[in-house]
Amino acid sequence: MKKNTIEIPSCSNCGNSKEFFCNLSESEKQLLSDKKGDNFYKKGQVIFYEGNHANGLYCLYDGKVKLTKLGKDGKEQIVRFSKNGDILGYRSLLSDEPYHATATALEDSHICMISKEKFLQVVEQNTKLSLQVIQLLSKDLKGAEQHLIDIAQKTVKERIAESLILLKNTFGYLADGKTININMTRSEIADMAGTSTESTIRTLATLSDENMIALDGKNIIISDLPNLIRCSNTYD
Amino acid sequence: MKKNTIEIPSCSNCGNSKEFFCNLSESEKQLLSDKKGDNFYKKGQVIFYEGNHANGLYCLYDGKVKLTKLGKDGKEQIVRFSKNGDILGYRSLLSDEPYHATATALEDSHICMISKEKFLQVVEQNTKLSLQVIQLLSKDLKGAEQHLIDIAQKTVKERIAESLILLKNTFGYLADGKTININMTRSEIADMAGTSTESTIRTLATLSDENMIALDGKNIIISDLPNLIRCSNTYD
DNA sequence: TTCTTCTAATGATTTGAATCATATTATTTA
DNA sequence: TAAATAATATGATTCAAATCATTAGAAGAA
Repeated sequence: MKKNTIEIPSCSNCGNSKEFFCNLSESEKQLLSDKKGDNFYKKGQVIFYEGNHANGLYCLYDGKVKLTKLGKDGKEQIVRFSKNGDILGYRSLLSDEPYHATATALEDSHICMISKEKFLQVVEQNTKLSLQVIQLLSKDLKGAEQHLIDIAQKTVKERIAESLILLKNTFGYLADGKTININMTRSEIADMAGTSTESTIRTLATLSDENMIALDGKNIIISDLPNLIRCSNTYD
Repeated sequence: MKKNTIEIPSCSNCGNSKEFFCNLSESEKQLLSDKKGDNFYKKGQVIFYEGNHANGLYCLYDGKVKLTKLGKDGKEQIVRFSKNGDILGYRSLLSDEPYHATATALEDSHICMISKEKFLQVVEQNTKLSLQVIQLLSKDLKGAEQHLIDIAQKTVKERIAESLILLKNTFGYLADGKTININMTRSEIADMAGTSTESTIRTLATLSDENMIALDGKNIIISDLPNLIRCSNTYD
């Protein structure tokens, strides 16, 4: 488990700010950093709930987060992930709407919170930043639309294969270069692929039988990526 | 059928510019209007194809458009609609990416095309406009994520009911105040709901038997909206 | 450590919805 | 107007995947 108290740098010195805040001047970063809160979230802890009012921008310093929406009968659907350097909640902030999804830590995470006012101030000053937000949203929208088609048209096996590839692309591998760097329950993978836990378990077993993946407890090893990609029916 | 040649006003005098371009100054509207192309699209005609390069902004003066993405085995999925005053293709323009979806006229439409350069020029000048783009994207993303959950978790009947409500909310009623103001084939409704044509036909018949809707050729009359909403399992 | 509670694994059964097949209308368009 | 094509309608059949049910194993809590 991660340490609760670590030293989080100011935005100016944060390695992650090469990501989203790369176009900011020193003074702008300083402004964001001012009075920012650094919070520790334990695995499983909720960062914000769907429907709640947004009052700040979350910036993931270190950790992994899932974004879920609640569907029929309380069934969850994972709509997106966040990792180091990603920002969270900017949509609701800029559109002045409640959060569209619930953010939950997938593992112990350190997340900074930048005040709404400071962020909006910088966005209004910096035109490049708003174009970046547009591109970020555009990318998310493209992803959501693709996900929609996948769930509507693909088989469970294709969806599970694709989910594994997405996990690998998002969180990468462990040092061994083949184990996906994330621990999720079968039920969470089911929530990603839009299927049942049992079907997920069975399908993972099948993919393992077919030597595309190997299962080692909660760890999932990708043994044959090209074949897994072929199996997922994705061409991009 | 609509007339091929009608007089389309300049952006300054366009009633639709109350929608997206409401915050523009006269001179900015003039700029956009300059050299804009007015095109007539017959029902069924494609305005742009998924994957193609974007070279202008489309602004729907009059008509109805569906946006579709191609899935497995060439099956189409309708991802969104556009109606009078809506703009099309701005995402690809601002992110400098190929079109994410194919735009097809659902009925005879008049669509203006604003040059890429002029549009980008105005966006860079006008900070309010980029915030508007952000809110538009945000709304679309919210819609796409909701649609995702619906398709993943709802039954065909719920999805068809919801599709009808979406059509009514998007295109409104005819003068009679109950007939949905759009003509789509059963197959297109299936592409919306992510189901088969046969299931769509059967489900529409069931909804009609249950007196929530009435079918009159291609026209769909909503006879009991509260019940239809209840049937769709939507609460917003 | 033991107890309790999640999580994973499998088998059996059911079912919603796709697919296949074939009429019967509507619409085009020649 | 007739011929051709596309859209709608319905029945029969199949199948993928959900659900139900139970056991086994792992991980937290007391």
